[in-house]
Parts: sequence; C-alpha cells; structure tokens
Amino acid sequence: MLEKYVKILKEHSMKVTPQRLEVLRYLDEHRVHPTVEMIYLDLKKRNPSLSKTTVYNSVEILEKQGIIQSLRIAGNEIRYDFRNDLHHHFICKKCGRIFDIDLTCPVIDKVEQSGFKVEEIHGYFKGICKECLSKEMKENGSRNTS
Amino acid sequence: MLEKYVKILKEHSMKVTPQRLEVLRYLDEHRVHPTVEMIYLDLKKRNPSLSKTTVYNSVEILEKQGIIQSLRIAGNEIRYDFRNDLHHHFICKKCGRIFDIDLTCPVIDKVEQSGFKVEEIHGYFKGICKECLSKEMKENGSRNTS
DNA sequence: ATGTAAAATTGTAATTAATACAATTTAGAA
DNA sequence: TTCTAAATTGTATTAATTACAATTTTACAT
Repeated sequence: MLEKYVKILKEHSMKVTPQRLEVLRYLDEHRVHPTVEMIYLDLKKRNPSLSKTTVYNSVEILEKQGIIQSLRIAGNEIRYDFRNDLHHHFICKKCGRIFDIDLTCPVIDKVEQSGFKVEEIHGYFKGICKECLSKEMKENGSRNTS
Repeated sequence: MLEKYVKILKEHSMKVTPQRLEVLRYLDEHRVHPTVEMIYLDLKKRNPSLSKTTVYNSVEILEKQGIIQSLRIAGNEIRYDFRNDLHHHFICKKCGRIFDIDLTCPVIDKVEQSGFKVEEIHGYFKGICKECLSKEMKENGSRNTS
C-alpha cells in the first residue's frame, strides 16, 4: 500500500515519483534511522537503476517539507528519521543503535524567553543501552572488574 | 599566559606540546565553536609548519580526555567547544552563529528510568536569534509582508 | 489519449571532511 | 645528556556530500 505515501507527497504538493515513494516507505518501515548509504544500498536491490543522488535529493526535499527529519547524532554521518514530531534520541556507544525517546522538551519556553525563536529541537543522549548494560553485568560477573 | 593550559594538560597526564597548547588557547579565546579547519587556518598564520592532522589529533585527544567537547549541530561539520560542562546550544538559521544556552537538562532522570545509562547530553535548538529577528522586523516594517 | 514544459532522475565528476600511515621530530623520564 | 615512547608532519586514501549536464518522467492542458 503505497497510497499512504502518495497522500503525503500530494499534501505537500510534491511530484509523486516511484523513487520518493520508495524512500518514504523505506524510512517508515526501517525505524533504525538509516543513512543515505543504507537506504540506497537496500533500495538498489529492487531497483538497480536507482541513483544515490536521487536518494540524496529525496531526503533533502522530504526534510525541507518537514515530512522527515535528519539527525546528526554521531560520527560524520547524517541519519534520517521518518518521524517528524518532537522527540529525543539515545545512541548506545556500545551497539550503536539509536532509540527514540518520547519526551517533550521542558525548556523551550526558557530558551524563547531569552529572545530566541526556536524552530527545531534536537535532544541527543549518549551512553549505554539497557541490553548492553546487562551484557556488561554478565561479563563482569564471571571475570574480574579490571 | 599559557600556564593555564599547561596545567590542564598535566592534570590529564598528557604530554605538553606547543601545538596542543595553541589549540587549547584558541578554543578558549574563540568561543564561536570553530571547526578544525578554522583552528588550523588561524593557527597556521603564526606557525606555518602546523599540520592539519595535528589539529585533528589534538581535538581528538582533548575530547577523549573530557577537556573539550564536540558538537554536531548542523551541516556535515564537527564543531569544538572549550566548555565541557553541561549546557545546550542554539544555532541561528540566518546568521549561522552558535550560542551557548546555560540550562541543565531536566529529563535525564526520566531517560535513565527507562533503563539507559546516560553519559552525554547534547541539546541543540535551531531557529532565529534575537538580532536576526529584529533585522527581520525592520525589513518587514518598511516593505510588505509577502 | 497526446503533447508539452517543468521538474526529477541518473551518472559522472568534483569537492570536502576526516582518517591512515610512515618518516621525522620532540617531550619527559632515567 | 641520552633514550624511548609519543607527537608531529605530510602525503595518500577513504568516505560523504554536492554540482551539474543529459536524459527521462510527471502532471497539466489540450
């Protein structure tokens, strides 16, 4: 059912192309916050003539239209998020996974009171996720805590 | 007075080199959150034999030691901040300047309650700064609001 | 349905940021 | 002062992104 994505594009008066539909669907179905490279490599399997430039162009216009958002959370890469609502992100320094954190920022008002007009908020937490923590527990249980 | 920076390096049992001292001093005296490129170009004026790799190495080890912190707030570039205490940042979409926002994050506890171990927090606000806002006012005052 | 103009896609080339690495130099301890 | 490990340098390479011209496609008007 690509109708969902057709609707999104039309609502933003964007031209509906198969490539844009596939990028949108990919982001919707892969909530791991993929990079352009990941999107490109996966979509290329089904559509070998896909150009990486098209993926760059697509995420660029989708972001400009406010349909998706981009994350600069780690490394030199830009990651993309199908969700565009206000929420935060956590990246695990061990496994590298990025988690959505459903919290609204309680300090926007204070920032705006300082005279800034806030249009976007990006909250990035970095540390160790629950699963990697419990793995560490096991390791430290059998070995020595060096 | 480089003594201040010598002290910082020695406290972290790092070797004291002129290059590291200059990078540290540069970041301390230029709180605009410069990129490696900016640091390199400016420091090269006084020390033409400086290598860009050295600047990369320096900021890398300084960050690992927790002396400085890096920001991935916009574009593909990494910016460096002499301050390593918890605070947020605001980037103006018009003039590109990055401002320090002295607020502590009130949601860390909630994130940790979800099972994550939080080690770093990066809060990025994007929008229009006070000065660019008042410039817009003036423009819209004389012209038409199109 | 068909033609058309504007916009999107493609592929290649160029740019930019960051990393790898070997040779040389230097800091700091003995 | 001597020595060794670490830092600096410069070059080469990698990786991510952007620029752009040629081709194709979308969406609208006929």
